[in-house]
Amino acid sequence: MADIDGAVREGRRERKRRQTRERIETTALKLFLARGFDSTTIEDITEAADVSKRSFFDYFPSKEDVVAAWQDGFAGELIAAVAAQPVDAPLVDVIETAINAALRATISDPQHLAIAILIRDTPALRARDQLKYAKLERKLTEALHARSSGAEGERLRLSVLAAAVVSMLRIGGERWNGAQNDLPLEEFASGMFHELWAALADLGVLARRHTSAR
Amino acid sequence: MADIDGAVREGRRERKRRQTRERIETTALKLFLARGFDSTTIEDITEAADVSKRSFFDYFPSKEDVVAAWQDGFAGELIAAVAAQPVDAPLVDVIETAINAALRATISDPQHLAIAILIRDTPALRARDQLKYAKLERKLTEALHARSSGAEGERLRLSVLAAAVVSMLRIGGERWNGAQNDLPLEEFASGMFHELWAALADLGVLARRHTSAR
DNA sequence: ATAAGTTTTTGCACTAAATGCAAATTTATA
DNA sequence: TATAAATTTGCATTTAGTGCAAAAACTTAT
Repeated sequence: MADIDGAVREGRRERKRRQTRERIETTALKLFLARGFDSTTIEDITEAADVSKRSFFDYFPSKEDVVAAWQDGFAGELIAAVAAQPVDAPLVDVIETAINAALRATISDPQHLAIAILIRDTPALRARDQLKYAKLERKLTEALHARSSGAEGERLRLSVLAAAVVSMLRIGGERWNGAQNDLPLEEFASGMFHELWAALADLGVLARRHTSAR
Repeated sequence: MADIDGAVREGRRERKRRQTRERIETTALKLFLARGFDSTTIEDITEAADVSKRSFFDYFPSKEDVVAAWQDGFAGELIAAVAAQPVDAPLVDVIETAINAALRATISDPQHLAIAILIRDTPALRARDQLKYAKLERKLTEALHARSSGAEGERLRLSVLAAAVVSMLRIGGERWNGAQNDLPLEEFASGMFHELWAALADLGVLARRHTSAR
């Protein structure tokens, strides 16, 4: 059952497990969008996906986690895009490029908008959505750190940078969803980044002024 | 039932309600610390606090919220400390002073350490703990915004600043809990702030370099 | 003080999430 | 084909959380 290069091919067992997981996820999302999150019971999901109710919990620890798993896509794209860049590229460019790539990948999913609305209108999912940002911040820090010298003073700097970026993402998301948008996403993002770097430059001045004034 | 200055005095009803709430909260925390969060049922709490099980939900929407309510103390202290400062004080000083005040208030609670450990060791509470940071970030942004000119470009800048500060708080918390600390909190915090302002100053340079290089 | 109105508390029934466990089924391996 | 390992299922159980209506406590005006 080993491949030519020694890797283990996906056997029937793995394949079925993956398929079942996907079936549960897509079925659940479809039902959530159709009837709402709270009004969809786990039994509804398992019945529609043709597995036992008990099996649901072999794949997802809770109903919310189905949506969270879907949301993790963005973070995955992001860290991949960070890792894909030349090691000598400037930090700021790396981030802007990576975020743009992740955004493109995310909005290419046709379900994206509907799920965003579902989350916005479902308290239990909104709470979970906040966690997504926290996780994203951690992962981005991690990805940036993997590229860097590994010096220990670096850590805080990268965390702060990641926090600033994620903060911009959050605000950008609100603005994007809030007002109706005439701009294409690329331009909108570009504008947000412009604001972000300006804000950081500005804060840098404040910080330096404070440090030297003593 | 009106006070001399027109304010309404706390009647028996309000007082009892407040007392009941406090009784539930302190009882719950005591039980959580004694038996653990998961092993304490809501019925355990209500029985010990001598109210009906149903009444618990008149005061807290869920078990987790009891701990969250306790945690909100820090945010409350923080925004009060921000608001208490002279309007012309430099932004960076306002933040450093306010955080220090809030930290002092928090660690003066003798339960603080035990609850921090409880949260760290309880998955359901850890998730909630992340939300605390998100909420803190929002509130800090809000408090800073209330002091500022109100210009609209300001918003992102203050959000980014708040995000940076909260990021430092998170890392500071980890470092503080992780390694055993010889330093007193004040000095530790001062060191963290020093790192934070240095990091911001640094990132400011990167941002400016990026913006001008086009 | 009492009556009338309002808020709070309680009891009860009920839904649904989540977990534990052991039996049954399916897949992999020798 | 036998045996071992992983997966799925069914069943029982606990507990969180909600809805609703009756009872109790409190407030206010007469």
